[in-house]
Amino acid sequence: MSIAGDLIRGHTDAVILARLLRGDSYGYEINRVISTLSSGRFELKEATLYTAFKRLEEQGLITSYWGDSGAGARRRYYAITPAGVEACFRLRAEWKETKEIMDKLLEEET
Amino acid sequence: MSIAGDLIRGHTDAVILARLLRGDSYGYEINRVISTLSSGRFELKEATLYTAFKRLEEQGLITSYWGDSGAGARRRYYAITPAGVEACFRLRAEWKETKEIMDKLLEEET
DNA sequence: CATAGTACCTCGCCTGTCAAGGTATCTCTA
DNA sequence: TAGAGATACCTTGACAGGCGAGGTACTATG
Repeated sequence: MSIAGDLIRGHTDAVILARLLRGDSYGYEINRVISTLSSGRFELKEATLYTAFKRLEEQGLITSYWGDSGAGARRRYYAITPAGVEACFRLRAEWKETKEIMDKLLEEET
Repeated sequence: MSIAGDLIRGHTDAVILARLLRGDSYGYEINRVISTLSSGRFELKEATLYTAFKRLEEQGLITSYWGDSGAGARRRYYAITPAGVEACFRLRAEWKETKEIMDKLLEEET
């Protein structure tokens, strides 16, 4: 079973920011890591990913720079900004709350 | 703090079906119960709610009938169908999985 | 008679996801 | 040396769900 788009929606930014919290990275790699960590069940499509990067950069939550990789295609690296760190913590807290509420609304009893 | 639209997205159907699992009900009441259970933090807007009812009925997951309330405005009651019960269980399982994956992707370490 | 509460419904905008398509570079193999 | 496959990036347009705004209709209360 893999996670459908509408379940992903609203969590994409949080997941990307959480990744960048561990250090700069680039699109292709972020996608691979997310896919690996979730055993392939949470898969960001490329279009979604790059749309998200653009959005996050416009909001000042991340910045980007071209890395020179001696070999292979060029990479655009992303770094999280202080505002991004804050946003990440906020989104994490929101996620925690969403979880609690949803558990209550979906629970078997009541 | 209340739950933003994009976090709600994808969960609306599950929440409504979970409510109807406990017995027939009508829009206004379902909304109130959801709001109460979540302490006002998960709030379905009316437009969202009625759109969802329509969608769920078209998919055969719920049926509706006019209830005659002697007093006050007329109410349209909704009942969950066998297919709806199945869908509800499936969505509940999906939610459980989403939770696990998200926790992994957002966790502090790693 | 006006106001507030109950209860329903629709239209049109906005936003995020994604299928499809494209570009460029490097490595490996036939 | 040609071709395939992996790496790596990006854009466009369609689509779907949430929701603001607006509307209808009935009852109770002051």
